[in-house]
Amino acid sequence: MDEETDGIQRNRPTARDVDATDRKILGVLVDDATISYADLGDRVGLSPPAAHERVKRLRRSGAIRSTAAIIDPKAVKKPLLAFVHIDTKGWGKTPELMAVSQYPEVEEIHSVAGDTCMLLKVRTEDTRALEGLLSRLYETPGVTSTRSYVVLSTYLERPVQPGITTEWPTPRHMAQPLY
Amino acid sequence: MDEETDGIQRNRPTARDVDATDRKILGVLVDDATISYADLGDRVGLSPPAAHERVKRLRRSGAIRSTAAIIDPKAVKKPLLAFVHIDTKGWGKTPELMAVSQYPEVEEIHSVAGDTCMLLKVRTEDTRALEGLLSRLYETPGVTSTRSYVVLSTYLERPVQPGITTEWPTPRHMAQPLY
DNA sequence: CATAATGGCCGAATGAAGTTCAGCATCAAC
DNA sequence: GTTGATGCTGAACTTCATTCGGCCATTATG
Repeated sequence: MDEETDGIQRNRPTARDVDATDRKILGVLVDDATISYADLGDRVGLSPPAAHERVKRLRRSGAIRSTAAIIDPKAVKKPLLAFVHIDTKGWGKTPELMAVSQYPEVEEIHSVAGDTCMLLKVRTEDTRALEGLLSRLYETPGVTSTRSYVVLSTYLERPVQPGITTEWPTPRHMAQPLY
Repeated sequence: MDEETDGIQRNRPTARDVDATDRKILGVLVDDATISYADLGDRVGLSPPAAHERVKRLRRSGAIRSTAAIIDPKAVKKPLLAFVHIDTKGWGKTPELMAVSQYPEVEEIHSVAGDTCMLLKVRTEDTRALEGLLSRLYETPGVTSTRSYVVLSTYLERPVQPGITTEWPTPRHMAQPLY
């Protein structure tokens, strides 16, 4: 049996979804990926080769996208963080807006639902550089308006957590959501 | 001479700011921190021990905050990304709002300038779980209103880039900014 | 100018870790 | 029960991280 029961299943990587041990491993590696397989095995109750095997599988399957150095923004002269909401004519990927991804200041580009179209997360050296970036956004064809939010201070900033989703019990008298 | 020319200089880590070679190293490690020091040295034109020494210094100085596994949100059952703007009575760190950082769905908490106070980045399994999280935010003391933006699709998402800030030439006829 | 001190790099050696492999246990399917 | 697949362990081997002595360039100092 090589197919999922699901039926529709595109580019399945190496099958099998993450179990409790995998989540433990991810939890450790999110905190510190420089740990040795021996220590990782101790943390999750596995021998070094077994831990290694699971990490390899998590990489192959794409659960671990990459192992990266997390840089202090201040160290690379980008202490100023801002979010930018952009209204555009039409949704989705426009070549002009994607061009701004060439700038190292732009970290995220999302298409959002709400009263705005696109949302950007950017980091700059100072307000002057942010002004320049916003100016380029204003001049981008298709952009009708922008609103920017400068971050005063950041209280939490961390990568994707492997922890399970918090349960939210549904009251009995409430209808179950359809999907 | 042990002090900076700057004068005011708090908790200086190991001195010396990042040079061009350091930025190259950071650029490589942001892409892939599993690289060996031998290969890293080849990429930046250094011997393995020299590359090792610089990486150690970048860690000590805090330029490299950590080395972490980047997890695919879908792999840990959090495919839904949303941003939440919150209006509160007063700014800054409130214990109640900080309590939500216990939830693994909450990835970022920022205090922002603009017509809103706090900005959150959250990931949930589905709209149902997002509803639960928003409900908890509504019930948080001090929160007067919230606006949430569900991300339809993400076009760019990457960590802090070591690339230099893009230059934005000031026209001659314009006044120079005061700061 | 001469000298000493500092910081950074290289090459070699050592130790520790990553990586592979054969064998075994467990479980599901037949 | 038998077969096949999956995952684990312990030992082996290989690669890499890490340390050290020495060299060179730069910079402070007499």
